[in-house]
Amino acid sequence: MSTVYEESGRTRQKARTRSQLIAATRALIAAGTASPTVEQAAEAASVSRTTGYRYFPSQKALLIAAHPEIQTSSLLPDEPGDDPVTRLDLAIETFIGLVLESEGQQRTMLRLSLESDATDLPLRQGRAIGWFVDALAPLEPRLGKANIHRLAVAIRSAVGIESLVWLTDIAGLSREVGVTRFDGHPRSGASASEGCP
Amino acid sequence: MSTVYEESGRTRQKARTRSQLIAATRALIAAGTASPTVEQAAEAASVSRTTGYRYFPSQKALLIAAHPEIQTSSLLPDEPGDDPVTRLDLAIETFIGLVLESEGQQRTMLRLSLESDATDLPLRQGRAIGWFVDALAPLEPRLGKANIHRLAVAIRSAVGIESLVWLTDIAGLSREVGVTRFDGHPRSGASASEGCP
DNA sequence: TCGTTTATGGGATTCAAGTCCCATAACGAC
DNA sequence: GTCGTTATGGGACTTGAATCCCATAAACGA
Repeated sequence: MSTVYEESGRTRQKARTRSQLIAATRALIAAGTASPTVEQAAEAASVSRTTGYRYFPSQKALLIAAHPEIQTSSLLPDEPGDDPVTRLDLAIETFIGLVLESEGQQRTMLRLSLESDATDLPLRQGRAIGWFVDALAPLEPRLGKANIHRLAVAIRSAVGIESLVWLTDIAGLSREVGVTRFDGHPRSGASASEGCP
Repeated sequence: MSTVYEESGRTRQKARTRSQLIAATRALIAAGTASPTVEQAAEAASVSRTTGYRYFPSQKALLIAAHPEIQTSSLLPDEPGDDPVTRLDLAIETFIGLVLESEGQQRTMLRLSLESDATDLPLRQGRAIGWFVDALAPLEPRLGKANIHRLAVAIRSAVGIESLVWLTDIAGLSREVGVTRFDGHPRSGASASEGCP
């Protein structure tokens, strides 16, 4: 039972096998398997276990490779306006949406980052900070670059996967609560800080 | 090489072996072994591997049992006063101290809670919420019980191990930054919310 | 003291994750 | 087509976690 290749060429073959493995891994994750084995991914991709390990030397490497890349350079729409509150609202709402969309994978990456071995993990580099800095740009004349950055860090710290894990697993909040709080409802506590000055 | 028992009795024997295993596990963790094996704990406790597994059916169970219990019912000193800002300051500072003290174990528990088969984990029950509710008690006439609770949840979400992991590992902040921000420095952003009204 | 209970010890075994080695079939250059 | 290269496949092997079974020695009740 050999796979049918629509293109030939040896270098392409490698790329194809690799992407088949990644696609299979993502499919398994989407189907509910939190951390697919290299063997499971290989079987789902119709390649041998050995080949699976040839491309990804460990389960961890496979999961990292299967982690969805988000390369948006900004979370804002084309015409975000100059009001920092509106801009931040949009950015936070979009960001939370992204996190919730891939919650399973986010959890997996968080777990992997806690395991190790720490020296690896090319992912998890804090792209979100840049997005929030971008959203807060109109405030830069008033707050200065350093404060904007600190504020962005604080916001990301409040709305990322780490907080989501605690708020849902321990505090028992539903995922909807987190979203609606940033949705026109007048800020009263949790998000705070840009309403103060 | 048999251990010398200062007390006899069979039921006590079991309790003693169990606590020896837990003590050994904690010692190993304190000595730098992030996740001691049942076998390692057994050897350190001078009991056989089999006995180790008799008391803790898995490494996970051992680590959960070794997790330090914090049974303080309040994070406030004896005379906390009535000023909610002061009370909250004290509570947060103390809480952060607790988290930093046992950061390694906190990380381990967080990782275990992400590993699932989710159905276990008797720990991680959100005692901190009660502590912060306690600290905020003077505000109850003004805010009401439900809002106090929501505020406590938000605060815990901001200063717990999950946020610490991100702030240090990803954002690259030092652990001191988190402490000093709650230390007399006038709140400017990150903590917010009780300064607003 | 004797027999039973019970906590412990030791070793064989399973199971999953990874590694290694060798065989083979597809590809590409000639 | 032939031959060397290369991606793949299959299976044996290692290691760590965990289970099972049986033996033993100490504790207990009589």
